[in-house]
Amino acid sequence: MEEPGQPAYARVADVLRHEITSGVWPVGGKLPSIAQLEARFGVSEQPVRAALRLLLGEGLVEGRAGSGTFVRDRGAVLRFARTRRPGQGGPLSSADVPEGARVAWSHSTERAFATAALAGRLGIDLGDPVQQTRYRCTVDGAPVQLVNSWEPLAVVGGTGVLLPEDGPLCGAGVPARMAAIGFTVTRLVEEVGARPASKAEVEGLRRAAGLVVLVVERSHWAGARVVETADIVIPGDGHRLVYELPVQ
Amino acid sequence: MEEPGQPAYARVADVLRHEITSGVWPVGGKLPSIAQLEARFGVSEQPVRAALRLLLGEGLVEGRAGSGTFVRDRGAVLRFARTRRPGQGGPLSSADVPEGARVAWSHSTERAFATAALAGRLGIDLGDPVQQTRYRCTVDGAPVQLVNSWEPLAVVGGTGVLLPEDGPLCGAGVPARMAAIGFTVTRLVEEVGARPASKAEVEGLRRAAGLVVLVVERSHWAGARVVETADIVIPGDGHRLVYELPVQ
DNA sequence: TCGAATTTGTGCGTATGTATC
DNA sequence: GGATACATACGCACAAATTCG
Repeated sequence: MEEPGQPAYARVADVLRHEITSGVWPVGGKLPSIAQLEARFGVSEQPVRAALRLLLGEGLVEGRAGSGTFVRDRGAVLRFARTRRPGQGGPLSSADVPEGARVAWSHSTERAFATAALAGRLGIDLGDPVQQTRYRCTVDGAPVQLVNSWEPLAVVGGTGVLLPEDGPLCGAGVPARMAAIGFTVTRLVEEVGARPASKAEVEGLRRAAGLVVLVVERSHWAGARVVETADIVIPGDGHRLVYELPVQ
Repeated sequence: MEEPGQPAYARVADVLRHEITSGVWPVGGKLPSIAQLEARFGVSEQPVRAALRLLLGEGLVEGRAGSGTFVRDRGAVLRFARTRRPGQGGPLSSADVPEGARVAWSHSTERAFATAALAGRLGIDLGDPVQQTRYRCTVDGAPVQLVNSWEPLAVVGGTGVLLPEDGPLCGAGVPARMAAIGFTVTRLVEEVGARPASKAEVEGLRRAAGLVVLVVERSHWAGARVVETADIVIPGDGHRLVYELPVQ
């Protein structure tokens, strides 16, 4: 069948992958247990686990302790529009969600002090005070986005917009809030990277270990000064960032 | 020292991570061998491996078979500018590379037929012929970008721009080539996702297994028609996509 | 309500083979 | 050949979640 040079776990994964994509195991259906797969393929536990780990990483299946391994719905892709057309969408509801889905945001703000990396991004000194706001976005109860936003206290301290989600400008977005205290946002840069999720991120997104995340480092500039920067963490599987770019 | 509740591999990883970030093992330096680490921490091979796998995933170290585990240069981040300011940069040299670095592109074009996914993206029928061009970008010999570009034969067939990298418009970019055959590109959309690299991608990028990649699905539209779409694959560690966005 | 069985997840000791230096 | 890292595989133990009698 397959090349004999292939390791056992790869053979098992190939067969299962083919069966999943060809519909032998329907979406939401339960795969045979590890013990059953051992018997079927005539291998021990480890190769079966390794094969399932592969499929797990590919987002094809999802393991539930005590229950089984299930075929995931991989048709559903959640798109986040990162560029906004004029007059469309609120500042925080950038999700392109299905009709009727419940989008919810929670947040908390606290005082913190700049680490070396953060100081570099904000153009301030190590240890300088910053206002840190954490956001969490859920769609139908499932967390889809973690945001960590920082603003130098030297910018927002003592103003009416110290708390981003409090007061008259709550939810109005960074440019509007900055405009209210005399800073005109002239530049918005997003740097996108990808990496394995940290333990905290896996928990925050209520996902399984081994998750890959997209990380957006967003910075709002007012002239030569960075007035806000944020880390936006989004699960890599089933999620996309959409950038609508100008054509020249 | 650490909490006793922590697993052995986490303790080993914590110690090594701290030693690396605090400079005990300099960038480019070699970590002790697995056998030495076993002896030092009093654990067996697997926990040491698990710890190194963690650091590997974090991009802190890099294993070379038969040689050792080395501390990576994590200061070097390669940024790809995905938005172009007027009059800057060629169509394919989007890398923000250090002075003097050698940027090289290789490519090959062939005839192919649309899969279901590709047909959906191009708005054509399953099995319709397409012109497929593969690109590979290297910086100082290290592969940093794999591109797979598809154009419907119904668009480019029989024209002078059938081969993107041949003829007078080679390297001129999609909008220019399309303009030459009467299509005005009106829309450029990039969808960014992240996932574990496939075997082929790991090989193409000459990297180790377990690599995480950024995937950009780019589409050029001419009116309501997609005239080109491409998958751009970039290693997730040490690489960033930079989007300069309009402020409204 | 309770407890046993099942199932996945995690951790770890061991062993073998291969490629590289 | 020896040391090394790496990939694969086996066996085992326990934890956590779920299912079911």
